[in-house]
Amino acid sequence: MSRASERAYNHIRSMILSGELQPGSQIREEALAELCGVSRTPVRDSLRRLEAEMFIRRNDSQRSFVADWSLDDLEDAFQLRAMLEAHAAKRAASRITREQLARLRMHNAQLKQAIDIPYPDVPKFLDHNRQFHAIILAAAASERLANMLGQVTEQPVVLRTARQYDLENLRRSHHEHDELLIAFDKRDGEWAAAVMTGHIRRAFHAYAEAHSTDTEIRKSNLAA
Amino acid sequence: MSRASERAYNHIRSMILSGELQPGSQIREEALAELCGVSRTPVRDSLRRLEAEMFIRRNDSQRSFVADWSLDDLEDAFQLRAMLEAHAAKRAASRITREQLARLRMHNAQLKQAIDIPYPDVPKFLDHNRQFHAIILAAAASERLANMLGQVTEQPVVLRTARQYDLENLRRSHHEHDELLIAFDKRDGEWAAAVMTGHIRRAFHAYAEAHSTDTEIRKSNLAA
DNA sequence: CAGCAGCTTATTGTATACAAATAGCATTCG
DNA sequence: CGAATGCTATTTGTATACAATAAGCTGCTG
Repeated sequence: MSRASERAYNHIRSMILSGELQPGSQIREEALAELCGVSRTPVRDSLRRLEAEMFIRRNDSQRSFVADWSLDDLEDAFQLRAMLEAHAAKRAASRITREQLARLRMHNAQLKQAIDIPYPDVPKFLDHNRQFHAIILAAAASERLANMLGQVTEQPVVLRTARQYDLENLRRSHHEHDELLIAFDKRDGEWAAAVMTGHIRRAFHAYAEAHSTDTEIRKSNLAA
Repeated sequence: MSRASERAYNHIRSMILSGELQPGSQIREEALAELCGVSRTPVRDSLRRLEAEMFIRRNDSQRSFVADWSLDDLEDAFQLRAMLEAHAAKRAASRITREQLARLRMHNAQLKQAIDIPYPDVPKFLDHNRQFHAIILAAAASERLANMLGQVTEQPVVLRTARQYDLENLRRSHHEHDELLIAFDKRDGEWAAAVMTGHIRRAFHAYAEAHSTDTEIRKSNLAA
């Protein structure tokens, strides 16, 4: 994507994710254009993309609003994600190369290291985690699948504060990745898919818990 | 979508589907704008949408080309579609209303009627078939799922001539729909999902067969 | 006071001019 | 002769002006 367009996209997206643009609130193209320092043209491009990604909704007369997710919507997204990632894992099991397996092992070791220290480095954990999943998706070798997963993976980041769950959950992730590695090693697609399903569903429940905490925090902030 | 924009989108899409724009060929915004009788602005919108739907690909320097699907790509799309439709059927089984069930029955009766006559009305069959699946999707009550399915259902229409398969396949569809109706009636999501998976996979094989026939026809036309 | 008509304003859609980037070609230099 | 370089033409990106549409008033009328 080109410079101005990409800037607008990232800017708007991060404003939505950070809560700077409140869920449900209307957003006007011109206002965003000013905020991003570009003209309406690239802003419109971005809005179209964000609409496709369901970050933004439009009413019947084409006015745009920041999407407003209920916990049910989030569960729905996670359910789809679990299904798609399980499918990816299954495909990956029969296609993954030795080199990709080695990289998976490396990232899983690194993400364990990131939290197995006195002052856990959660962003580092998340980065290796992201790359771990990206390798599996690449090994699945389906562009369509990758596109679809793109639509549901970054969705629930709407809460930045609590997104890192707790250390216990991160450790569980590491172990689940380990099991995934064995399933891949045995080329057992069914096993890999099953482990992945559990992995994502556990993440959902951890997330839902963090969500309710976060919501309470925000409420008390508003009350104060 | 607004008038010019929608016109451009439909026009370009139908040109791709009809083969008027050849797979792999480059398409220029200005040329399309002239063809559609609108300016580049709505054409660009349309191209972005079609790119998201994978009808169009862009190279690293943002030039657009008509997507060029291999049979493997099509199978990939059908595989995803089977998974998503099965998921929809499963969800629908526990949510579908009596009224929706009645409408399903009606459409399935109608599509049978459309082909159980001396001169089968295939377009009518396809229309009731489309509505049948649309009702299930609505009963599944997941906007995300609906969006995703939208991305894979209209894909393989690239061949217009042979798309109606043969009557034997259409009859099989009717019977599979019937089985689906019983599964829904029993609220058996697993059963519904299984039937749906088979339904879509059979459609793929019917399609693949039609595809090879179509390809041969086209080749012989070129040769002549 | 409810509801509607017509005006005003806010917002998005479209066209177009211009800027930026890139590809293709020709020319030059090793 | 081949590769690299610079020029030109083509194509896409961005800004902006103007058109179309819809929302929100305001004041009228039953």
